[in-house]
Amino acid sequence: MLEVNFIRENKDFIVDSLSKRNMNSSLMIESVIDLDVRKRKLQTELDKILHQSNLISKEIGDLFKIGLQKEAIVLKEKTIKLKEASKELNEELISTKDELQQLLYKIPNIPHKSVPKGKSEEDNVEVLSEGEIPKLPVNSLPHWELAKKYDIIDFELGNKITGAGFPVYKGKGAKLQRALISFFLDMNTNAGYDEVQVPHLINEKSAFGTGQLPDKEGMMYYIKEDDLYLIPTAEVPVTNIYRDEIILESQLPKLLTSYTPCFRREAGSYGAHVRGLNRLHQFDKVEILRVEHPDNSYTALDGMVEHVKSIIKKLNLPFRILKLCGSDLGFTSCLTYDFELFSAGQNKWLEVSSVSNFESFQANRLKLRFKDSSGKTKLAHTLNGSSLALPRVLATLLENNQTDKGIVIPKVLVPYTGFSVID
RNA sequence: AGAGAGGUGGCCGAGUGGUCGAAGGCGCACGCCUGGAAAGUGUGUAUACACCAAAAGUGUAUCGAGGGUUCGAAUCCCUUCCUCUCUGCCA
Repeated sequence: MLEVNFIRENKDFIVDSLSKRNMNSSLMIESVIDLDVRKRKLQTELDKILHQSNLISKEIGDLFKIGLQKEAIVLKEKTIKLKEASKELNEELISTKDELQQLLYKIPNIPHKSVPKGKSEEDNVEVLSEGEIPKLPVNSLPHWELAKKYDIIDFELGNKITGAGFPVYKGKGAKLQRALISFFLDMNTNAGYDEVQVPHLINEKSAFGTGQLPDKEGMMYYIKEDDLYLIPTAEVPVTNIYRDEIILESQLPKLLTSYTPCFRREAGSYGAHVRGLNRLHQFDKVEILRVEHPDNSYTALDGMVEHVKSIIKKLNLPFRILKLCGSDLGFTSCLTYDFELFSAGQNKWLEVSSVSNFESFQANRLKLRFKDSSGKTKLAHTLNGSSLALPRVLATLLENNQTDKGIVIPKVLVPYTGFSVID
């Protein structure tokens, strides 16, 4: 959520920046400003009335004390009128505030100045491409065939137990999953991220805090009885650790990592591009997250990109990094780098990580602030990234490393798996 | 899940209708004292919003959250969330 004061002072800049997202926000921005003017006016009026009312109430108390009942009763009538007026104003104020709030929720974050304009994912900019794309033998298979061949992932069994998009990992497949999780967590903690385990269900406040609500309500599984949502990403519970917190400047930055399963309804998804592990309703992901001083958030973003890069390189998988264009950029993000692995069995790129700087957009909703050296409270910046999401890493690994002797496990993972080949 | 108790500032803790944004203590910051430190001592120490060009200042709101009674609520009533104790259940 953008700050109203910022909007008020940077109207043209905002409309111009948001046009990168292919949206015309000028009407919205104008209404924000109008509503804000109205809100402040109402606030001032209301405060004045309440002030009067408070003064009179005090007087009434004093009059009662010295026994001047009659005078007190006269004053009482005065306050009754004030009360009526304040009630009306208050209602108007609340509805104006609410209207303003709802509107603010609808305005996406301002793309960073380096974000290219674009109409679709085609316009994302490749900033790096590394690693060799393997030349697979003619009889090579996509990962869902490999999964069946070696009996390591059972999609049908998942269908039986739950439904499509909930695979069952078996034997070496299950162990490989666990190995990847441990490996990623170790890489992250070695880089200074503190590991946390967080709830997999979140309340409404948390979902609002990171921006899943109200604009992405349909993406989350919802448990009506308890009014809770299943997490679509660890980002939500982990970031909400700092909701309503004021951190000392000296304690910044905060670096956290967490492994969680992620649950996504993915309503409307179907077809070949969601086959196998490509898109699931439940998947595992290790997330990294930072709370940063505003001056440092872009340096931190670069650091996160380097970190994710180093993990992928250790796995020896071909990858590329894209800078997302305006139209592909997430609602809450200022700047996002996507990591994609080349999956040789399907002959296409698969997104495995998304690293973003949200600047103060989430922090404003979360009321996540820090005190600077002069004692002023300011919004912090939040960043997060996958490090990494498992299924597509697994898919690529299976496909790219297939040989006639089985699937070769990358060296760095062998200490975690205890085996070096799936056959 | 049932019965009971309770949620007050960074922490502890007082406060059962007006003088309470809130005693007292601890902590923290700055100063005095000291050769230095401790002790002692003085001052300050929440957040949000509004007014103001801004600072100073002023106002409003906030005692888990939401609503109500009242001229006036931390204090009374209702709803809700959470915590603790006992009982039950359970990995």
